[in-house]
Amino acid sequence: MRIATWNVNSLKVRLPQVVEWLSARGPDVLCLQETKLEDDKFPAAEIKAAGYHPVYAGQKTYNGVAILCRVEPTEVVAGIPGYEDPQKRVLAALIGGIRTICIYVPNGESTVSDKYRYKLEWLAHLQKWLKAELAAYPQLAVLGDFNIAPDERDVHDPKAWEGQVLFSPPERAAFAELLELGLVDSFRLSERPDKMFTWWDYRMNAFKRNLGLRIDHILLSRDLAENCESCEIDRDMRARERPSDHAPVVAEIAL
DNA sequence: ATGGCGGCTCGCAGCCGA
Repeated sequence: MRIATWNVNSLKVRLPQVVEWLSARGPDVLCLQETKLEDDKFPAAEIKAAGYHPVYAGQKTYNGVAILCRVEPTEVVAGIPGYEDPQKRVLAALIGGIRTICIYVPNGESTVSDKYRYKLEWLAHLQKWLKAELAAYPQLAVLGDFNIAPDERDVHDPKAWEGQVLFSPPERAAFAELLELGLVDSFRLSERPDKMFTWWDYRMNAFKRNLGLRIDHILLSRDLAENCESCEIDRDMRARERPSDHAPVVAEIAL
């Protein structure tokens, strides 16, 4: 079972790259964030033609999530149940026995912003919901753009980022709470070279200088983590013409 | 040095992202 996540920063712009990537990598599941498309604009025909069933929850201009899968998903839920939020950031589905949860965590803007308080509140609701989901589904994966770099290894310049949004102690504590639920950061299951990132700013030649952050993650329940064979970042897509600022992340699970 | 780039919109300037 190959599962993946990719913040595409506009599915309208990135659709050709997504279709090509599906063909090249053949994942069983691909979670997308920042589709920026209302549901009636979603390119369902193109995704089906590529051999995938799409489910999606989108809005105009901002946010928007989708799950593309080889088999028809069931038990599809959009949003965090019990938490009213007009922003389309969460989509869950049952795929081949695996509870698959696609998330796009709020950015937060800065630690003094109202958006930062929203981010922390949102993460608290996510944590509470995932606790219940884990109790119901032992095989569970959370994939997406978490907008949190969990520790120093995930930041190109930890001193410069200290206390900044995406790397602040409260955000990192919220991430740690997800791990305390029993979720495992699949990327850290094995030894890694230094400076492995999933996002690079469009500006300042950040990608070529590898000035990035690791903020896109695949978290696995213990049942799945025990069978996780690999987790890799596909930097090649960030090196393309007109790329998303995020690279895909792919995990392989022996099932 | 608060910019830089890229995508979006009841667009041509201003927002948001991270």
